[in-house]
Amino acid sequence: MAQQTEAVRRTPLTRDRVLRAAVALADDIGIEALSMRKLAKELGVVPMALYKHVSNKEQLLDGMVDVVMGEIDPPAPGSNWKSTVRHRILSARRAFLGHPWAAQVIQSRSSPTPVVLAYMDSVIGMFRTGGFSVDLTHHVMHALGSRMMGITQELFDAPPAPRAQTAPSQEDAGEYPYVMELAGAVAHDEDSVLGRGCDDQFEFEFALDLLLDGFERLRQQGWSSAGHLRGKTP
Amino acid sequence: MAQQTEAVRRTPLTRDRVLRAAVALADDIGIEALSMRKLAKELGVVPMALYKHVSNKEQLLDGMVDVVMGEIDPPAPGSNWKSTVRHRILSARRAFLGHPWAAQVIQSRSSPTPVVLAYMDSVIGMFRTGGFSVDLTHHVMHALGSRMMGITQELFDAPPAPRAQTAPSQEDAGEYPYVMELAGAVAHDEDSVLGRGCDDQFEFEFALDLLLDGFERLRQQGWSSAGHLRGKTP
DNA sequence: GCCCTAGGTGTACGCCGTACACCATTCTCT
DNA sequence: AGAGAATGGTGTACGGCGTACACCTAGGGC
Repeated sequence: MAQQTEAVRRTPLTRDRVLRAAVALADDIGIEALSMRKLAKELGVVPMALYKHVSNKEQLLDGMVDVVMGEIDPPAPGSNWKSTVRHRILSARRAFLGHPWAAQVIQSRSSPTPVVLAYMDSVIGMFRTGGFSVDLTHHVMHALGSRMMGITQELFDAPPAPRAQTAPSQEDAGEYPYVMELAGAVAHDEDSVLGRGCDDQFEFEFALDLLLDGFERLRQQGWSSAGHLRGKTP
Repeated sequence: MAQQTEAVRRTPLTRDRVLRAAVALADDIGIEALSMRKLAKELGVVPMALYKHVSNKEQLLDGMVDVVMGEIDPPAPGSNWKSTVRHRILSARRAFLGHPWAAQVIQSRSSPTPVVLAYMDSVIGMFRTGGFSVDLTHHVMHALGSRMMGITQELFDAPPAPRAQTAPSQEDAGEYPYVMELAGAVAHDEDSVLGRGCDDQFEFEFALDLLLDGFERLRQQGWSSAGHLRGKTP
């Protein structure tokens, strides 16, 4: 038997192969449908074989996030902190947009992997070398929150979704007048500046720039949290 | 038999009782440990009994969110849009802080319940009556994102968590210099303006005010998305 | 030839959500 | 008053999940 056994034993399965297969499978079937058993089947292997490469499903998810983070461009050096940070964040956004499950997964992790930590370190570094104090940098990082990774966390993309329960749209229009007004304006925006409904990329950059501009103002005026005692006892 | 059967049949189990019990149980044991079976046991009932009141677990989660939203104060009328919005959002935050699982759950819902929609409607209304155009209100709501509900979505509260793998803290300090600098500053902040580590409430209000101030500036200068064509073909 | 180890296997357990058939009580209509 | 339907709790069962544990097998170093 020159050809060993059947046709299997093609490549001996590594942690990296497991993670990449998991990412691809999650891209295909969605993160909630991803299971150790399906992943094993995809790799032509018995479920328990995976446990020789990742210690459990949590660590699998951590590893999957790391794979996605690996797709972020390296930091492009630049003279100006704002454009440097902006580019890095938009690059992260690009990576996460390619794997819609990843945003949800990274938010569910309880502690960052070294890869995530390295990314955060690079962003913090951009603020520090851009002239932000440690104090201001700290608050600014909090203010960015998950947006630092290009993650928007809108609530609900589609507003109501045809909930077949109460009366049809006529009553709805009366119940949520402002929502309807806004939804209406966004809907027939064909001839407006943003084509087709709602441009997620525009919304992201709008919010990001609003924050970055705010940061710049605070930096320029030498803001410090010491100037903002909010009536706390000392 | 004056007392019926045993001692049971205390209250006949309603949708409301189910939801409230679910909220309490999730508060106790965490959302990931909440199961239909445990909830049933908590209510002294067989698991399938729940399905007479909620059609499935998804709808249970929707209902739980609605219970939490019910704890938000009614909108306090006020002359000034910023303080009105601010109070409403901070009130929502208070409600969500009481149920740490709720932020995660609401972000996982695919479409808003009527209760959530009503809340969003009230916030949109505050911007509109405060002098914001439909256009600007739209973008402003996106920029708030989940912060509109008082939800921060920081990534990771505790930075590294003693990952017992590579060498101890000495190497870490070299690998993530900016993270360490920032963590150090936050840690021994006992005598600084923010006591004990990191004041989540302060961070939330810092970011919220940064956004609200930015909104106000745009409103005053009559901002419109038409003035910000980002090099798109018309 | 020997043993060690890395990596794949098979079985099994306890948990999960929920479909479906059943039954007990209570309410309504005649 | 009695029939019938509706309401709501029960019991059983199924398929899927993560993973502990014992096992086997192929390859490498001595």
